[in-house]
Amino acid sequence: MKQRSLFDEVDTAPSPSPEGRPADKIENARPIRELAYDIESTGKNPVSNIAVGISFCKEKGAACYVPVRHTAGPNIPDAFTVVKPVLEDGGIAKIGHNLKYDILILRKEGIHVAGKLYDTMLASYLLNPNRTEHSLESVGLEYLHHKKRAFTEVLGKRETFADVPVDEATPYAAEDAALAWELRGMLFDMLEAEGLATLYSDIEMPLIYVLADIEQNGIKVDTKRLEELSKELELELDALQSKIYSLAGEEFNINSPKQLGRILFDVLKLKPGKKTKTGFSTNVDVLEELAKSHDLPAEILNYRTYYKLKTTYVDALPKLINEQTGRIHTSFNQTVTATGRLSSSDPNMQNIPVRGEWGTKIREVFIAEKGNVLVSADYSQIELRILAHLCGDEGLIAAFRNNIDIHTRTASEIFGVPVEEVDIEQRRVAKTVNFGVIYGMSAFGLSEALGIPAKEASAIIDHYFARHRGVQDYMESTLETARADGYVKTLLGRKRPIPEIHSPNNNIRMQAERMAINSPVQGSAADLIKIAMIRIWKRLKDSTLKTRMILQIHDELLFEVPEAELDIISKMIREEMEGALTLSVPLHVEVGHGRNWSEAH
DNA sequence: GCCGTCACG
DNA sequence: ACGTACGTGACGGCA
Repeated sequence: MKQRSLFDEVDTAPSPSPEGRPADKIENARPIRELAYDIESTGKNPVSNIAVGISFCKEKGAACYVPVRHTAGPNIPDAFTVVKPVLEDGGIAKIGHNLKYDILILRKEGIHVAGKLYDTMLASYLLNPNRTEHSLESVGLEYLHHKKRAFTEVLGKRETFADVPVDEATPYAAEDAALAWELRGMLFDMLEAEGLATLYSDIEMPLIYVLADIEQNGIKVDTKRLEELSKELELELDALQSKIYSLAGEEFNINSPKQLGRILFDVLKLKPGKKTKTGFSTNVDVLEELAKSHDLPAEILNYRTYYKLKTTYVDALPKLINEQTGRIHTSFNQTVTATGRLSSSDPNMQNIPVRGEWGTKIREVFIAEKGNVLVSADYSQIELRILAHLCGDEGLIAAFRNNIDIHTRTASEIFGVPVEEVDIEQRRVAKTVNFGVIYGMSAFGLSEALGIPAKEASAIIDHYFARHRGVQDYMESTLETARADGYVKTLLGRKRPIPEIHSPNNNIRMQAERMAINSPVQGSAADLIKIAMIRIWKRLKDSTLKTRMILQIHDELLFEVPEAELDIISKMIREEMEGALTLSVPLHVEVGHGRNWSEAH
């Protein structure tokens, strides 16, 4: 593959600074990512003075930047002094790959990036959200056939990037920016052609700033309480371990599904159920079934629950508390999910336990700063409301317009009883059915979820669709669209290609069909909350309010709110979330507050 | 590095 | 006859 020289077309040489000072005295070129790497790994900024080679195009109102290091000298302007006004100029657009990252690093250096952002990582994501790899290296290779020089290659045997001679470091540093610059031209044309430009500029681009703020804000945790919980769990686990060894008649590694399988199915001769690729399954469904015939499985389940809580949450969270802020700063990834949702990592703040006694205990450790409260606002039944809007089913729409409990109503339809006579068991079944609809349920899937024969599940599904022709028709037309176009779309035109929709393999094809059904619903809900986040963020920016947005959990937003702002903020949040989109059904948001996340919920 | 498991929406 | 709910991330075990 012919390597294209980016540097033929793109001026990456340090250009004159806005003040007209020549920047050609820069030494020890150094890209921002390696700078950031040093800051992260050593915990301190190893660079006292940084010059920036920057090439920008006034006609296009765009800037492409390459921060580089220089050795401080009397006649060399401080690099940040040079670049700061450019990066902070809202009239100059910024081009880069994963700009949220750069924005956050620059903020640590006191530079507050403003203006329009051309993020080529986000462009790549919108063009194909099924892609798992959106690194600059991968995207550059895909679209420009340009093989980026590997960092390790440049580094060689040297310790840090600062040790790399300037002659080698400069082109490497420039390559990052040059590549993003070139990609921008191609990818943003493609966004236009694909009808994704508005989604980018109205949603994903402004969201970069919102997410940067959320990450920077972080959330406060009660570390003392976490230590207490850890000890409590330690005791529980010790007791359970002894009990398990005694029930098993020998010691073994409880955390090993393989060893557990030997105990359950060979030693105790219990009846195996489902199989996995590697052996018999020991998952919760299997163990619950086995619990009917032996005491051990239930204790294994208890052990697993506590072990999970301890290792994944109670013991892991304190390690991720930032020393400077004393808070946990998660990462919100904007380019991971195939549907348009965000994801959260390091730590994942979107899967913090909520159910049961221990869910409460763990959520109680997420607290508000003194004088503040946490405010939680979550969309009620958002995916079903979106489904109602997308499919136009009259019954579903009427239910939401009349503020009727949707699961009770579905139960009434399925079981043919008046709404007033629906019992809790029927409502539970209906709730599962409603979830099933969104997931593209099969009779088998529903029967597994409900623990009923497939025949009964099949009858329930038939009943449901007989009463919800709008839903049924929508499902069929969605599949037809997927087959014809090769992709499905959300309310805002976000696309997800479904290439397997034509697979000759039944299982693969049916899985693709479920994706096609679910993605517009899940993805539209993601579109909606992103709009709400941007609206709320703007309202906060335009005010003198001190409220901070701190988390998004798919259908919920969490805020840290000064007590004095509680009433006005609660009202504002509801207004912006409920009004984010106007659908054929009303949107309902539940707002709560408290000293901790559990109380707020 | 993959697998099974399980936490969340 | 086969294998099935949609979307994630983190953990420990094991090769």
